[in-house]
Amino acid sequence: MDAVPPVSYFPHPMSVPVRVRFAPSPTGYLHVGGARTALFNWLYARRTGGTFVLRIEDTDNARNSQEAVDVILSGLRWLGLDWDEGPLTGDANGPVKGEFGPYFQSQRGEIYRRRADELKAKGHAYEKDGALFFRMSRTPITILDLIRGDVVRPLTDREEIDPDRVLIRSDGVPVFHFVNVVDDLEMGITHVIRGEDHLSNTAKHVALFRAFGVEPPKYAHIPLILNLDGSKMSKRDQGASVQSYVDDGYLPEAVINYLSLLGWSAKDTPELFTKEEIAPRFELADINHANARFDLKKLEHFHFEYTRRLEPKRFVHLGVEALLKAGIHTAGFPPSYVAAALLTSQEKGKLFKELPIWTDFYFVDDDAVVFDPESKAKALTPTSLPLLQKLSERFAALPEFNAASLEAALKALATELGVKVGALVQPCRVACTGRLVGPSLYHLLEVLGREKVAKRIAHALR
RNA sequence: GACCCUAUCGUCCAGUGGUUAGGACACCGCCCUUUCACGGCAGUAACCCGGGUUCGAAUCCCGGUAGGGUCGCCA
Repeated sequence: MDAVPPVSYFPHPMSVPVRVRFAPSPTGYLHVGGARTALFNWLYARRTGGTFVLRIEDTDNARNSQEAVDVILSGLRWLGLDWDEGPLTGDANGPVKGEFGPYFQSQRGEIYRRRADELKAKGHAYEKDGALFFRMSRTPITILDLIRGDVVRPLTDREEIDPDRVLIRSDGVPVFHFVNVVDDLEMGITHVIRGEDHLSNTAKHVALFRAFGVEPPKYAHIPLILNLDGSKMSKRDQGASVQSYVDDGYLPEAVINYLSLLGWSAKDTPELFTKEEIAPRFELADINHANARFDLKKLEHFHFEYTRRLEPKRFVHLGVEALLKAGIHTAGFPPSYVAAALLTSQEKGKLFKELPIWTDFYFVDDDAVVFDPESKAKALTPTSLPLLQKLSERFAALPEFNAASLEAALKALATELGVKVGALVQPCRVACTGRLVGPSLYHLLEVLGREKVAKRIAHALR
């Protein structure tokens, strides 16, 4: 290999404000790796007071649709990653904000043609077989990467044979590498923060920028997110799609927190933080070099931590939504009852998708409690039913029907009868909820109230 | 096949020449307890291998190996 003349990059003057972009192609879903790329771009923009641009790379007409763009926009919005420039809707001709549009590549044909002509005029491109080819550099190109340092990329053996690449296909449609560079150039992008899968290709991009006679932006190639077993994360893999977090009822702030720590960390940073809180501490140089593996268990841990800290009002709101999705209507119940009922499960920190199995019993008729067969076999037995009967009588005689008095009454009865507390608790729980597991018994009884508890026990005794 | 990136507990991160290699998740045990959890206490578990450099390497260099990526008229 010949000596490598590195490309000399001149650092952008401090006075030039940072402009970063997230440029997804509408494939029908927002990949978790893409979400993290967007997050890192967002963090860097906020940290530097720069601009976060959203650009839609929809040059591939075949799989391009407004719905597919909407998936990306709604995913980013759900995560709270607001962009300063870009489309407001999935409509390529719809409203935008920002002065560097259009932000859909499908609408930028004129710009690409002009830039293609420029390269032709400068002798960097030529036509062949009806397509426009770029006269690629034959010597190794040095990529300056803020995370990895200098990366020297020589030609591969196949590229040695013919390093020139197509810029515009014979059907007139420009290819990704060309439009990507043109857009970054035209949109004044100063830092390209993207997945490591683009690192090798960056040599092409650098050569293109040089052909245009400008310095390339600074690059930061972030490591990829792999499955737990180290394989590539594809669409169907668990956790690959941001929409799956929405569907399963994760808290977006938990997802953000988890993703932030996947490949990045800073000194003396607490475990839990909002993106606004760590943005000031975000440095590209602190990003890891190695790929990370996606661990759903850890994400669940973050969800748990955030859920139990959640403001009750929001927890109830999200809970009602989750129940509705499961076909459980709470509208017919007093709001205070609904709130109290759901709140008995907040400390569980479960995914909202799982909330129905913890709270559905609150919203069924008292004579329609469904008994889980296993639970019934265990707790509603010939020996336990008489105990349950006695407990019911004791509850009925209580002047105050609240968690404290219920607990005292139950424990007193257990002592009188000479049985373990559990011998009363289990039958009562199954009678009132249908299951052996659930929220704190005394609290759920209080929420149900004297009348419903009496009816449910009677139903179970029948 | 060529080229590029990477390599600390099972996983995510600390650790940038001298540490009993630290934390978190997960896992295991005990305590608490009305269930499931939470919480408290304790525990198992890692520097990929081989050469160098050095008084001394997880840390620096080289080579292997392994994993990932790229080499499209896909993005």
